[in-house]
Formats: sequence, C-alpha cells, structure tokens
Amino acid sequence: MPELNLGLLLFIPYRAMETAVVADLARHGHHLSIAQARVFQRIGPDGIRPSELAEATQLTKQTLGSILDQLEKAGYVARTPDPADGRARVVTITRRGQELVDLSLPVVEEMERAWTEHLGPERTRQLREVLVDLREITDPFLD
Amino acid sequence: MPELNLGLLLFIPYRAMETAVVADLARHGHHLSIAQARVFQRIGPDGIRPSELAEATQLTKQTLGSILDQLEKAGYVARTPDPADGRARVVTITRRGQELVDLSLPVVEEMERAWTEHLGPERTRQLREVLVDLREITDPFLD
DNA sequence: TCACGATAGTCCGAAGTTCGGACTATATTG
DNA sequence: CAATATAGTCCGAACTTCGGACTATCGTGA
Repeated sequence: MPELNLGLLLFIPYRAMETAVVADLARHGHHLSIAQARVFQRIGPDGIRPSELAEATQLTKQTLGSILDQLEKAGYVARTPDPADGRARVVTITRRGQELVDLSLPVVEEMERAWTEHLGPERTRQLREVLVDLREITDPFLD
Repeated sequence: MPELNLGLLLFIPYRAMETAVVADLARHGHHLSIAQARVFQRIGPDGIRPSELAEATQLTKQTLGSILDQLEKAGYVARTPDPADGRARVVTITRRGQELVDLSLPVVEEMERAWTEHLGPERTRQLREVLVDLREITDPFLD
C-alpha cells in the first residue's frame, strides 16, 4: 500500500460522504447531479450571491449560472434581486429545497457516527477541529 | 460562519491541493484537466488495471477509458496487455508521465509544509493518521 | 456630478466529461 | 463444455465547464 498524499487522503472520505448523500436523495426522488449537490450544499439559510457561490465552489460565473438554472427549474432554489445592489441577486433555498437539507442531515450524521465509531470520539473531534483550522489557509471563501 | 459538515470540510483542503498541483503542472507546460489529474494520481509505480482505476476513482469504465485515451495520447501513460489475463490491460506511467510525478511531489510537499506550519507538526501527523485509518471504511479500492 | 474602471450577472458556442446500453473477447465455474 | 462473470470497447446523448463578449449597475476620483 503506497503512501498517499494528504490531498487524496482527504478526497476519499469526502467522496464517500457525497456519494451517500446523493444516493439517499435519489432514493427519495430527488435526482441531483454531483455538480448540483456541490453547489447546493454551499447555500446557507441566509442565502448567498451567485458570485460568492462561484468563488466558494471554484466555478466560473457561467458554469454556476447554468447549475443555478437547473436548481431553480427543479424548484430547489430561488433567485431574487438583491435590494442592496441592483446588479446582484440572492440565491435562497425554497421550501422544496429545504427537503434536501432535511433529508441530507440524517445521512451526514449517520456517516459521521460510523466514522466516530471507527476512530473514537476524541480523534473525530480532533479531525473536525483540524479541518476547521485548515480552512483559514485553504478556503478561498472566507470573509 | 455556519458549521460545515465534515464532508465539505474535507473537500476544501483537497481542492486547494489539487488546484495547486494542476496549476504548477500547467506552468511547466503540462496541461492536465482535473479529471485527468484525478485518474493519473491513482496510478502507482506498479501499474494498475483500468477496471481497478475505475473503481478507485468511482468513474465508469467508459469514462475512464476516455480519460486514459487522452493520457495515453499525451504520452503520460501506456496500456499494455496483462500477461496474467487475456482480457485485461495494465496502465503504467511512462517516462514522460514520470515528469508529472516529479513535478507534483515538491508542490505537495510545499503545501503540506504550509499546513504543518499552520497546524503544528503533531496535529498534522494526527490528521494523516486519522485519514489513513478512515480509508478502512471509506475507500472502495482497498484490497 | 459624472466619466470611468470595477463588479454582477447573462448569452453564445465549443470542448471536455460522464454515463447507459450494447457489444466482443477472455476467464471461471459447476 | 455450457453458462455465467469479468475486462474492456464503441456509440450516442446529456451534462459540465469554460473563454469571450455583452449589459447593467456600482463606486470613485477629479
């Protein structure tokens, strides 16, 4: 077993989590693509501007716009004009989109539970703490 | 700052690493796409079969085949018949492909160094250890 | 106050990615 | 040795992504 680099080691469990969530959503009739899910999970309860979303997901504005089109068409998000800036819009989660959040949460929790069982509570806590710390130097969307 | 789920927290630094490597390769004239890079990084020194690669990367055989076509065309990998199985092939890294490995290594090391500086050596060591442990329950390609 | 550079978002078209389905060839198994 | 499984390929369609060009609005400095 060769020594994998830290990046790939991070990607493996991420992919496991993502796959589990998307598969569960599909079982409940919500067929999101990976691209759609990656965008959707970045939308918080307060909404977010498309350009911020583009930065957070590291997609271009065009790509993001196309994915938002789909999410909007499927009824998961809404785009409303930003009252504070005539050029901008705000993306928010609709009631139907909230279903995705509500369905995802238990899946994420179950997987985190499985990880905690394997690693032990202390090391799991440390993992989260380290990753949060790491955001300070790796997340392009921190302001 | 809302509490992000563990999956997303893992993805953020992964993406940072991936971006840094691909950007550096491009600076040296090697223009790999993200998809190509994700496949390439899974090829070890002993070579690997396309079907194993497909499983590891969670791509279908067709998608993987298409990406291998590109990597082969660009001269980074070679596909040779598997002497042990007439149906199979073995994907190996060519001399030109080895350049990618040699260029990537210092970039990965530099980023790991930056992370270590931020986190401290002990917590970085723990991070790697925890992630390696986690593979046991999250990596579809462990045999 | 207003011209001008910066920013938010969109439209268009091309290239790259991904997959489902169907297929051939080889291996394994009972 | 027939039946089934596995390795890989071809084809075509849908999705993803981006570069370039564009409009509208904002912010700023003279």
